[in-house]
Amino acid sequence: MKKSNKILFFGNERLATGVVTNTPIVRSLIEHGYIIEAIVVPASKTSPSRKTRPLEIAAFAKEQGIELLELNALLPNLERLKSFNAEVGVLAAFGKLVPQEVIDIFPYGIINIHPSLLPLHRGTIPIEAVILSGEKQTGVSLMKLVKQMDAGPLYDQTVLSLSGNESKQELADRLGALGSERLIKVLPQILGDQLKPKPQNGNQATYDSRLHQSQAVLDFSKSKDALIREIRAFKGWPRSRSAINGDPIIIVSAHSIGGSNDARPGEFFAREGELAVATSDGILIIDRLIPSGGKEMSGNDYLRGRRLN
RNA sequence: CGCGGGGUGGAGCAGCGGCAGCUCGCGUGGCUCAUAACCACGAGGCCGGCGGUUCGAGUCCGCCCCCCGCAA
Repeated sequence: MKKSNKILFFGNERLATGVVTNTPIVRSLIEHGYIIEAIVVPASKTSPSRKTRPLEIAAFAKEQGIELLELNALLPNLERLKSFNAEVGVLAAFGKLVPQEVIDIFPYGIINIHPSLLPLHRGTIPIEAVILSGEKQTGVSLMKLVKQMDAGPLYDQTVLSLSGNESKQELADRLGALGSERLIKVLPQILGDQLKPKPQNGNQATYDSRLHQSQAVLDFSKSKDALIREIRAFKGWPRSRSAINGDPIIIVSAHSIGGSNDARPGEFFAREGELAVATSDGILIIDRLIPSGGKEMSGNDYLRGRRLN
C-alpha cells in the first residue's frame, strides 16, 4: 500500500518578526516530490497601510500555482480543509493556535517546525529570546502539534552552535534551512509509522512572552553587551530606539569598544569621527541608524549632517 | 481617503523672497617621524516634477511623483 504524499502547509515561514524568508521548507517539500495541496496563512489585516510587506510564501504559492488560503479562522473552514484529503499537515510560523478539530483531520496530524530546543523557548519569539540571553546554542525541533502551545511530543531535534554574533535574520535563515533538511529526513519515517514522537519534559519548559514595543527604548544603564544583544534581537521589529538632542533615532547596528570615557550613560558623543554612546560599563559605537524622517545611514554620515557639541 | 517626517553637488545636512552654503568624500599642490592627520587651491547643483504668485522663488501657493517612520 502506498500512502499519498499530499500535504497541507500552514504558516508563512517567517520565523521571527522583521525578517524575510525564502520559504525553504515548502520549497524543499516540493523538490522532494511532496504535493502541497494548499498553503494556509492567517488573513492579513485589512487596515489601510502606506506599504504592506507581502508574504514571500504568497509569491511562492502563486509562482507554483498552489492555492493560498488566507483565513480569518480555521474552524469555519473545516470542510474546506478536509476536502484536500492531505495525509499530514506541516506548520511553520503560523502565528495562531490551531484547534484540535483541525489537527484531527490529518491521519498523521500536523508536524510543527519550531526554531528552538524545546522544551526551551516555547512561544513566538524563540530566535529573539536566544539572542537576548546570549545563549551558546539553539536548534530546531520537529514536533507533533498539540492544542497547547509548543508542547507536542518531539520527532526530532537538532542543535545549532552559536558564535554569539548571529543576526536575527541569519539565525532565522539557518534554522529554517536546518528545519527543512530535518523534515525531509524524518517525514518518510513518520509517514511509514517508523518514528514515534517522544514527549517533552514539561518541567523544563520555558516560555517567552512576545516582545512589546515598550522594550524598544534602549536603557543605557544596562551593560554594553546586553545592549548589543538587544539591538540584534530587535532589528526589524520592534527596533531599538533612542534620541540624540531630542531627535529620535533607531539604532540598527552597533559594536562595543574598550576604553573609558567621562560621558554619562546614554550620552551621545563623537569619537574619532564615529558616533558613540556611553553605557554603564563602556562605549558603544553606532554603526547604522535611522534618524526620524531619514533613511538608514552610518553613524559617521549622521554626524556629518548634525554635529554634536 | 489611517497618522507623521523628508526630497538641495558623490554622502550627510543648513538655508525658508534678493549672488546656493557647511561637514565629509573626490582632484591638484604643499607639509609631517606620526595622527579621525594638517594647510592651500580646485572640480562637482535644472535645489524631486508641473503649474501659479512676484521685479525676483530651494524659499510662498496648488497639484503630482518618490523615500522614510508609526500603525505588528
